[in-house]
Amino acid sequence: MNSNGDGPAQSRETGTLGKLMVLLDLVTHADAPLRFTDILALAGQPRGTLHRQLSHLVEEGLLELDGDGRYAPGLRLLDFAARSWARNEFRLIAEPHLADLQQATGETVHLGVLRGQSIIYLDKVEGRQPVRMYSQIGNASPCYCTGVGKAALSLLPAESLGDLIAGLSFTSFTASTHVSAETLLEEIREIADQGFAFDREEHEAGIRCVAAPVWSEDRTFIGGVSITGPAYRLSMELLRQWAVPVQLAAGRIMEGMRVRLGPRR
Amino acid sequence: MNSNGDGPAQSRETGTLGKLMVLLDLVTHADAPLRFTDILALAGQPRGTLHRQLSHLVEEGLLELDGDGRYAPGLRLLDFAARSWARNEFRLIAEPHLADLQQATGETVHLGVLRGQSIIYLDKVEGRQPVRMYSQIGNASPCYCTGVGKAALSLLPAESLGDLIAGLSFTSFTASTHVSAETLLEEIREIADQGFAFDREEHEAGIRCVAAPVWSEDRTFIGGVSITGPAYRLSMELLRQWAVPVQLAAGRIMEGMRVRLGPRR
DNA sequence: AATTAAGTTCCAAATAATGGAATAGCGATA
DNA sequence: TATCGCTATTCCATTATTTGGAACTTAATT
Repeated sequence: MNSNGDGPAQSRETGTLGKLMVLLDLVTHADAPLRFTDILALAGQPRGTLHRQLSHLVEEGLLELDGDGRYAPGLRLLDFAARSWARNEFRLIAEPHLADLQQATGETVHLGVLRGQSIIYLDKVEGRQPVRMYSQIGNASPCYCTGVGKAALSLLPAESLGDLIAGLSFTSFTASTHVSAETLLEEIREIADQGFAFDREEHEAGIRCVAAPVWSEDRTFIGGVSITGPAYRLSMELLRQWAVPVQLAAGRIMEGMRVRLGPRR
Repeated sequence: MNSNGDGPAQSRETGTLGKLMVLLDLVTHADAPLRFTDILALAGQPRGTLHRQLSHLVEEGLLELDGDGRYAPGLRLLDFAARSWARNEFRLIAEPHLADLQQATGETVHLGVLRGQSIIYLDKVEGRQPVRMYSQIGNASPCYCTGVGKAALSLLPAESLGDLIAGLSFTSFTASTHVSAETLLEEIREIADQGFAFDREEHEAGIRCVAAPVWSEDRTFIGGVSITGPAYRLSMELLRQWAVPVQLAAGRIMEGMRVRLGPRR
């Protein structure tokens, strides 16, 4: 009963680990540090069991327990993530092309990949203000209401796509958010035809984007590149024009992957 | 040979979880994705056991297995970290004071906290180029050769300090790196007296810094703020002058924590 | 002081992890 | 194409860990 819209995508209940990950999810998704009793209610586990599980997570640095008995995400997670990010080949190869795209348009550029039902943003290049770390990078967003997400979906074979969409539970973030599998599927087909996707203020009011699909040779990374900005500055006409440079950038990233990894595969 | 001095700090072998975390550590610390056999050699576990453990980690998105059978850190780690970072109160409170310090000096400012034997960088404010995400944030560095690290150590009570230092294994990163508990302990005492610490190119040749200790009321966060830069630009005299603004910034951060959290504790 | 709530510890029973061995997959070589 | 050698995967009786109800401690409240 702890499912909440875009929550944990997979969870085949991997024995002990799976149960612990559910707890980590609970704590990291909470708006504020949780007390033991709060988690007890959310997790629906016996007190003794829950207590030991939390203790183990704290001992490993995945959670932290402050002086008031409140559990917060542990900083060891940062270390893991920093390594994960620093060495990610897909991101490393995409980096210069994202920068070029940002230069060409002056707007914010994102790189994201599909993981389960979510898009995880791997990189972001912003124009004006110095980038606010982790502001977007690492964030998981729904696939059905983001440009990158829909671009990624358009790459899936019919069957996987059907399965994935069947498993979605739609949250209406704005008036334009898709709330039915039918209309979403219809747009995905259109995107597959034309080779790029729009986000027409579907995730956040006043924010539009145009995205193109990107994937790695071995399909480990299925995602997209996007240009994002405020609706008042980015007319739909302008976005339509930008579809071309976004697709070109996507193409260059894929070419980069082929050169870097292709020969050996 | 991928052990680099500041490896896994704790690990009380928390049953099943502990063993899995050792594997996660192995993979995230590796310079390149590892194949099954590589991990087999490093982990020293029976094949069957290792295989199932890795499968569980992959199922949970903590590791990823590419088409060539190579294991890399999983992107789910990014999502966890992004949440962990975004809501960290210590960082949120410190943020404006770090920015002020950067403005005042024009050099790079760091905020780090002690976790086990490592300093984990929570934030970074850089002057020139737009911040390269995760570049430093989240990174774990040794406590005995960084300004923030030594500042943090100077806050520990004698006994804990002794225990921690006794458990260190020193890696000589540069000619100036402390390589003995004695000289380190001596400098820590000096730092405790004067209230600030230098890094005299001890971690990276050509890089100096001055740091001041910061801690939260409940001692959950013990760390420091620092100004870092190239030795040719930052003379020791200049660093000595900057000790004052760094200590002031540290004081303001602690005051911020007191205001925000103090009343209720 | 009495009462309620919050957190911690205990231990027999249930469950999951272990690890040795057999099996399957895949390139390279003959 | 058959065979070898290496790598990865599956299987299952044994072993170790987790489970969860209950008792216990501690802190807050009336």
